[in-house]
Amino acid sequence: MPELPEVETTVRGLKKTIIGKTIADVWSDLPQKKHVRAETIKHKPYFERFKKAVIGATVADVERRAKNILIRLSGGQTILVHMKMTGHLLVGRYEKKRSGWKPAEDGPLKDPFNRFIHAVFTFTDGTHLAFSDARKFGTIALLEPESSHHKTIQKLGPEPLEPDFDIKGFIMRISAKRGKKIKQVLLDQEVISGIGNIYSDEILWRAGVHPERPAEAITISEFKLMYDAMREVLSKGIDFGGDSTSDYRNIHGLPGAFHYHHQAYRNTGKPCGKNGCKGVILRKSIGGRSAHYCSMHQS
DNA sequence: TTCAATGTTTAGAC
DNA sequence: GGTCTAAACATTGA
Repeated sequence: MPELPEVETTVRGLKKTIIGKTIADVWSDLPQKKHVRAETIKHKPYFERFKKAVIGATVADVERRAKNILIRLSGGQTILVHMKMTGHLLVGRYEKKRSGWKPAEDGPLKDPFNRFIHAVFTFTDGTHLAFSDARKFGTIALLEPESSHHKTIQKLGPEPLEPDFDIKGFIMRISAKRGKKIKQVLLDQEVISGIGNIYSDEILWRAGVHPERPAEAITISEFKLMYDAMREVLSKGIDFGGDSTSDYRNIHGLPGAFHYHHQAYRNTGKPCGKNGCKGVILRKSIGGRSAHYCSMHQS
């Protein structure tokens, strides 16, 4: 769920709500495991340093890079949030109870999917930025000003919606992955960043390309269809406020609506319906991910 | 009740 | 180094 359009929806919401706010405190109950990567707040000593560094800082800006949320602070540091599979950020007023953080007011924040609060930033104005993450896969880390080349960010491929990323670059980067299935290439964040399982299925359905087609066997006209489909599908995802097939919510705790417009993803067994296509949607595991595609028009 | 499946990323095995 | 699998964890639905 949190793929490019969902992360973009969250970032746009944060830009409107937390810029200018000053961090007063940070709380988290994410599991503190010994073997966990030492550069996220799941590492106790790191979390203590993290708190010291961000308390007192003011949010200067919020940006998105691929599926990463970058909260730029007044001191030059950046808080990096990755929502992974089930994470989402919520802005509102919370109260700390014995059982955890609860919304202080009635409303969408009380939606059952928003109840897994595992990190909370308290601002000096009394509002909160809460991180809800049922499966606790999400990560929060601090990037120091000089570490702008953080390794997870550094290796990412181009942004698919950037005007500079033209069809020439699109073809070149995908073609370089000869021998690999196109579905897996689209999911490779080092080729193009921000596309996940849902949107890759939708892109291939729209372009009429079978998910297992080898990268080198795609024709120029198909590349054109895929490039346009990529931009249209991702833009549509943003326009609908993201996809809430599962538990993605925007910063107000409300679901997006893109999942009402899936043509392939999770439509297994349903008729394809593309321009009167008589095919049916099939599901198959490709590279450990579930792929959904039409039995007839994707070849 | 039990088991399979679930958006992402990455560490580890070969 | 590539390439594949499993794991991080919790919930839902068959």
